[in-house]
Amino acid sequence: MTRAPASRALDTTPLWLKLSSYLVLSEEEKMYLADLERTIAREPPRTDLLQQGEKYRDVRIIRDGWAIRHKALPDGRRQVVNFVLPGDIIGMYCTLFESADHSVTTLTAVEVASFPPERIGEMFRSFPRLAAALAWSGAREEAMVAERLLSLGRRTALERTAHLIVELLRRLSVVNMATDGHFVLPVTQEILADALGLSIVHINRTLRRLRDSGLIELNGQRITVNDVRQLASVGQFDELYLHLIRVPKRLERAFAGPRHQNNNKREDDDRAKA
Amino acid sequence: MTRAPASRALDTTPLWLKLSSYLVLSEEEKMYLADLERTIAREPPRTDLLQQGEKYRDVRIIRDGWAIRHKALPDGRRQVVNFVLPGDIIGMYCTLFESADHSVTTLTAVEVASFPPERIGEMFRSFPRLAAALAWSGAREEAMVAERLLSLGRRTALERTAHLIVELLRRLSVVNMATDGHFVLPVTQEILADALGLSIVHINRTLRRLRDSGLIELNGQRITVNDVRQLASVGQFDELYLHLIRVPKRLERAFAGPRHQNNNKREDDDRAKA
DNA sequence: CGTAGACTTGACACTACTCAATTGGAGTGG
DNA sequence: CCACTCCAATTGAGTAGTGTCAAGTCTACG
Repeated sequence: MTRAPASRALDTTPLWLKLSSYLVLSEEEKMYLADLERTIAREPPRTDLLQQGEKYRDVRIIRDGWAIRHKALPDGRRQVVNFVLPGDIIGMYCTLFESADHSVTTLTAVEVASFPPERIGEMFRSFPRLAAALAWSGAREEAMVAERLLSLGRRTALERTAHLIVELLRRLSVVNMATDGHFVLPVTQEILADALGLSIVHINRTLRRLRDSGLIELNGQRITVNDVRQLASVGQFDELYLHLIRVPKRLERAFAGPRHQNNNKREDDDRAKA
Repeated sequence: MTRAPASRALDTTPLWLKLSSYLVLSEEEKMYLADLERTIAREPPRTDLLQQGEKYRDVRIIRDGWAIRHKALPDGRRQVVNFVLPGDIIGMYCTLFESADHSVTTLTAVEVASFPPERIGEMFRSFPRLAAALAWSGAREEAMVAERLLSLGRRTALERTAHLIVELLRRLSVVNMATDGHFVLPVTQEILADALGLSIVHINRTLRRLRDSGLIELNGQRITVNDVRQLASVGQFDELYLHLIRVPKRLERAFAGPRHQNNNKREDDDRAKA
């Protein structure tokens, strides 16, 4: 493993921001993370970062831009499983699975870091708290998919749409990409339709209803949520599933057991900022 | 950690069967697993093993019986996220999350083992291959939820239903609970409806169509799939997402790095039975 | 033999889909 | 600077697929 130079002026990356909302990372952990994100590439919009059925390659971290994780049926019908935002990880399970059961495609130009899967095992051994934070991020991803399943199964078109907008707002806030109620939504209505299990026409009409009722405003790709509480209420949004609460004490007991290969001062109180 | 006595006659549990379909476990790993499943309880049907919003308790392993993992909206609408079958684990993320975003309720009488979450960290340190197999099982769970999302978003009622039946058949086969094309489906139509995002009436009509077309037979809770290939074709079922392929070589490199606290002969060829 | 829960079926309503036409911008080439 | 093109967004009209309501029917079981 190569350590990044101990420069103090490490930028805060979206991943660091996200993980920091969960637990307070030490300087050493932060540096290890920065090292993971060392190999950076840029990709244009509409690029496949991963393709359904293909073998997994490296693990990737989105540092900037949007992508979608989606699955397709043989006949072309498509479902967007989730939106991939800065700070999100692609192909975390590449160590466990042979080939991918979904595709990941960029919506905008993106900046992605990549590292070989072997480093995940290394991290579990050397920086268990960091590994736990990454596991939290992965588990949260599953929770989001389950919540979207609830949307498609039991929420109406209007509720689903409202719910998704609030979810994106919350997620973007964590990585400083939403201020007040507005953010950039670099997404066509076709993609929204594929995310919400609706037709393009119907998503269009649903957005119109939300606009007409004054809950949101749309100007090009900029969306403004005028009344988050009311929108959340329309979508029956309960942020429990985002698990934004700080790390439970339990975690320390489970992951920070007998030390090995690891000498960072780790007794910082994780709940200091809670 | 307490080791189970080294009796050779350890029963094969469903979890062991499931994990063995992924990698060949050593005798020591098998014994550790048996020890995890040492504390056993029985619960009657319609018991909540976990409740949405409640704090997580111990980790649990289903050894016998069926349960459902489900989420509810404030107004009572409900979505079944997945079926919990023997060999499945409940509350794996209890170390990472404070409270549960879903409920787990038994459908039949069940036999569950439980162990404190601390042991997961212990396992990562002492039996990394076993931990990896558990991670595989968890990642697979997410893949199933994503596939169901595709169903609810883009498959018709008939396709969804066919898909679910084939999925259950495949999953049950792994733990020896399905022979030829038939198995016990201890599930009311209401629950099927909640799993597939349909109304009870419509699920009933859809099952009728499947029966009338001769693809399946239903006798009480016994379901017989007459033509798996054709049913899979109706449901556009592609088992890629179940990741039933044996462990990739990559895994060894990542998880079986520098040894510590672990001296079991691990050089068994994982792909021996492949 | 009576009751309760699950299953079935018919009739009808409604959500969301399809088809089709139109509008609106952003880019491109003359 | 103005057609022209392309793609996304809109809107209308008609329909298909599902949901709702309501009335049975079946089966298990006390």
